[in-house]
Amino acid sequence: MTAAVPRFDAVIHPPPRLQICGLLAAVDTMEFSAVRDAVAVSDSVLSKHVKQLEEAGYVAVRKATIASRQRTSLALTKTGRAAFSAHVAELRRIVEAPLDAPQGGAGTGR
Amino acid sequence: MTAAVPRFDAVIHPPPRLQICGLLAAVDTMEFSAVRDAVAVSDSVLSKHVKQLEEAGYVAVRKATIASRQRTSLALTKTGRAAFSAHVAELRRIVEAPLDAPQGGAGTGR
DNA sequence: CGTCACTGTTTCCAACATGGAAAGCAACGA
DNA sequence: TCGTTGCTTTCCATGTTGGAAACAGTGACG
Repeated sequence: MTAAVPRFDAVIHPPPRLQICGLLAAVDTMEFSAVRDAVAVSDSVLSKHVKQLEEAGYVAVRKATIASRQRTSLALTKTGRAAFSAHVAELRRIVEAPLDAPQGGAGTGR
Repeated sequence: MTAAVPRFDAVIHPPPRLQICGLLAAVDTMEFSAVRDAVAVSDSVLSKHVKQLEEAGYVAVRKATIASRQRTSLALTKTGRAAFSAHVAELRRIVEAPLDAPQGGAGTGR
């Protein structure tokens, strides 16, 4: 179950990115603007953090022009979920307390 | 009562300090060298981090010359424990998985 | 066709955090 | 007095961050 190998991940740890991952871990996809609002950062800052997560292979950025609108949705990749789980597992070890952790694969059912 | 109000703490969050607090939270006091070894950092680095925690009022540094040896013990202050608990609570919040969380077992001090 | 609005993206930049190495210090034993 | 133990502080080079603003892609409009 919570068998993710504890592993600290510097790409995920920084506050903004930890929040982004936390949000995405709870859903399949979320829109850029929704994440920006939830994390409370500027467009540029979110864009930069997302870029880092994307380059790490943790987040998938999907751009779609729907209804005459540009929409960018973000989602954790399988690798991203695994890394997030591993990081959370490591945080739990560090604080030696049960941090609720979303389960890789499980969260979205697939 | 592990009922801390979730509150992100930038002083605690950085990896080295999160580890230091995690270690200290589990005990009454720990020696400087033991912490240094556990966190795997150099003397100077640990000293600097401890200093920050100390200035934040989270860690108490007690120096004692016992048995002809200088020994510095570290301990979380009451404030430090509260801040740590609050931070951990916030991490839980960030990481929580609405769709998959088993149950808030953590809530009950256990 | 030119311009506007909406959405991110990239650049510029200044402030800060961090770690390693090494010099400093205080206390104590030889 | 010198050497050792055990942190502290300084020096320094690097990496990260966020805000502001310029920029770019896409469709809407007159």
